[in-house]
Amino acid sequence: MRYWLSIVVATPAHSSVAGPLTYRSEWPLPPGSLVRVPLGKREVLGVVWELLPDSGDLPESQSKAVLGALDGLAPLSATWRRLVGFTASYYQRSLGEVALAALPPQLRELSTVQLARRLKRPVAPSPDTPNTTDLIALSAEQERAIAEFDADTRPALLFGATGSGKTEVYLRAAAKVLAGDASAQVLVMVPEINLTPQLQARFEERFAHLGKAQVVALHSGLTPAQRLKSWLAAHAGQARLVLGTRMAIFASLPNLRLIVVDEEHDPSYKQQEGARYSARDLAVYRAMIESSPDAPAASADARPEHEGKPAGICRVLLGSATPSLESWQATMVDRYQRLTMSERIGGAEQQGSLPAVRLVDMNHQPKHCTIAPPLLDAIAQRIARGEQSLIFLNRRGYAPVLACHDCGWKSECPHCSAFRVFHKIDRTLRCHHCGFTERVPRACPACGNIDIAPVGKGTERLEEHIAELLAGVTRPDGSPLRIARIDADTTRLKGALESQLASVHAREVDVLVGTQMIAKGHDFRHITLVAAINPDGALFSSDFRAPERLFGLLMQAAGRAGRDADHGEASEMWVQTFHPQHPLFGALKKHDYPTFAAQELKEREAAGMSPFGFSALVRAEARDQAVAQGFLNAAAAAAQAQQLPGIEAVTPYPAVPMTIQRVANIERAQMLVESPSRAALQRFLAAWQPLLHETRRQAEFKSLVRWAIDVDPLAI
DNA sequence: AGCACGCCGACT
DNA sequence: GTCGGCGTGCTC
Repeated sequence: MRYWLSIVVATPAHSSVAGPLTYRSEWPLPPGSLVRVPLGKREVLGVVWELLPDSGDLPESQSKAVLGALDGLAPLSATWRRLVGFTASYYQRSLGEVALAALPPQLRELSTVQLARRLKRPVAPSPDTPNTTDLIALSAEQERAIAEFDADTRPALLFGATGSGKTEVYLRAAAKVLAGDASAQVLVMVPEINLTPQLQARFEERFAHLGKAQVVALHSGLTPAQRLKSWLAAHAGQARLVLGTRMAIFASLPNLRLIVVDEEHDPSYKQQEGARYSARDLAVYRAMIESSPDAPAASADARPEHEGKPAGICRVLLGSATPSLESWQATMVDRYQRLTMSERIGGAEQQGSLPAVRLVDMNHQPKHCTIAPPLLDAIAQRIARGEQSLIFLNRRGYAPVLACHDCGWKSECPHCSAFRVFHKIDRTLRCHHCGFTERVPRACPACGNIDIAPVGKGTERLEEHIAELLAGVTRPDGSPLRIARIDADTTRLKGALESQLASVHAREVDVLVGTQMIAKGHDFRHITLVAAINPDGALFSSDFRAPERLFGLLMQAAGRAGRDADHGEASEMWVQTFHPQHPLFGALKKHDYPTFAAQELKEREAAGMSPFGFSALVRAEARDQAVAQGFLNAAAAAAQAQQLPGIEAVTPYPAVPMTIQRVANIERAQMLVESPSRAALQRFLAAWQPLLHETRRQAEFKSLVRWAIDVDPLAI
């Protein structure tokens, strides 16, 4: 017997082979089957997408036969294929690219024999007596949040202040799902790998009764072998709880019943290369389709994988203290359910123990001072009391620029339109965009003047500066104070972050200087002062999401302070600013996210921006800026001329250079495309893509390096 | 993306 | 005379 199959393989986005390819097979492999197929001179992994009635318009002589099926593996479910199909279409990428990128890389290399060996590993039996003995009592707010969550079916947003116990709510929601159905699976997503070990430990402890093999991690920090193992466990249904970063949204989970997205506002949920998907948005979509596996969008293929399974629903639970404005708005119009937890847990004496926010008006401080005298004083007092302080500055290195005061030379990167940052520790000038590094010149390269000096301050210099300013200050036992710095430079080595955090926890450090990486997830018990040195940049940024990010960051940073109130003294969050009247700070002072969100949403609505309008960016890269812009403008003009579907409701803006115009000698341009209608924008982009390909082939754009579409971009 | 084929400079 | 540079083109 001869069958025709449409099979997706890893075809790149810009290739002419965009859709599935047609292969021959002796067996009617069901959709979702993983197969090895010949492609050119290679043998690649493919996923059967459909069983075709015939070979279509492909001459039969040109067809090739499927080499073999990975038959130890159950086919990927119709829902998984639908998720992949939606992602490819919504984010304007090829099906093959999305499908194959969603599978563990090792699966591509494994021979069928190796695979069979891996699949033979025995499964640990699972006693099903949950460990409920030492569960702490829930707060009234937690109880209510869980009860409300159980009584609804919409996507839920858990709006919970730092320290209000969101994780416990996730744990209880997961426990309930797992206990109610012996095959149910739960997916828990976190923004960064750094955060997975802590959360994984907590989930493993709580679900120890399931056996260790049933709580697995899925993120890019795993070795390829570990990743494959976790993926197979999830695919086979053995793993009951999967904890991972954004990539985990594509895990094959045959009986998924709950998706948790922790810190749902976090920008790292948006993939920044390849298919630029939002794992948070896909989580909401996936929960929807997992709840209705027989919905019409998928083709009418047989779905043996669904037979005999109870139809269940899949919930999604998003959590944040400072939700994305998109999710917040969705709760305002009752599309999402809102669950609020506003109080810190830990008993009545700690109620209202969120740190007091103190704004320092830098207009009234000595000129050019980095740390205002009152703040310095407050830090010194903390040291004297044996308490810790945390100082934020979102700029690593010693100084962002090195300059010659004689001729005006600045440490520009020869390959990028950016300054190279001065790193004093190894006497280098480093470009943070292309990596170009040189030793610091002794004299000005332009005029020979010896007097070249750092301009501005990064964390390295701030650390040094604080050490000078606090030179006379000692700890309660009379020993000299200790300052530490945590940023991408000090944590480059494996395990460095962990060991540095440990020394902070052990109170070996009095003042911790760092970038925003220390604001996330780490629970510092003895910090009673948090300070933001220079957050003003985000207030007037061209990036419309900058205020939202700043507010979230400052709230999160404030949450680092005073989790342990046994010092009696209230904790403080200090913010240095030249704009103390800015409404963002007004809301911050009151820890009032809803007011901030209302302000921002009003502005977004007036400007027709997300979540009230929809946008996409097309980026182009070329050796020559004019070529990059010319390509975008030509493609837009062609779309206009042909009156593409959807264009009546879509506004393409002229191409502009990107904020950092040149990186590694490549000129970059972008074009914004806006629409009040998501559907119209989608229709337009789908129709525009072939035109973009066609424009690319024109002789004048031969030198274009690449182009790509970013749907729902984070920054414009 | 891979991996071909294809036409011009420095080597055994 | 070949080895190999990466420019263009295809993959069911």
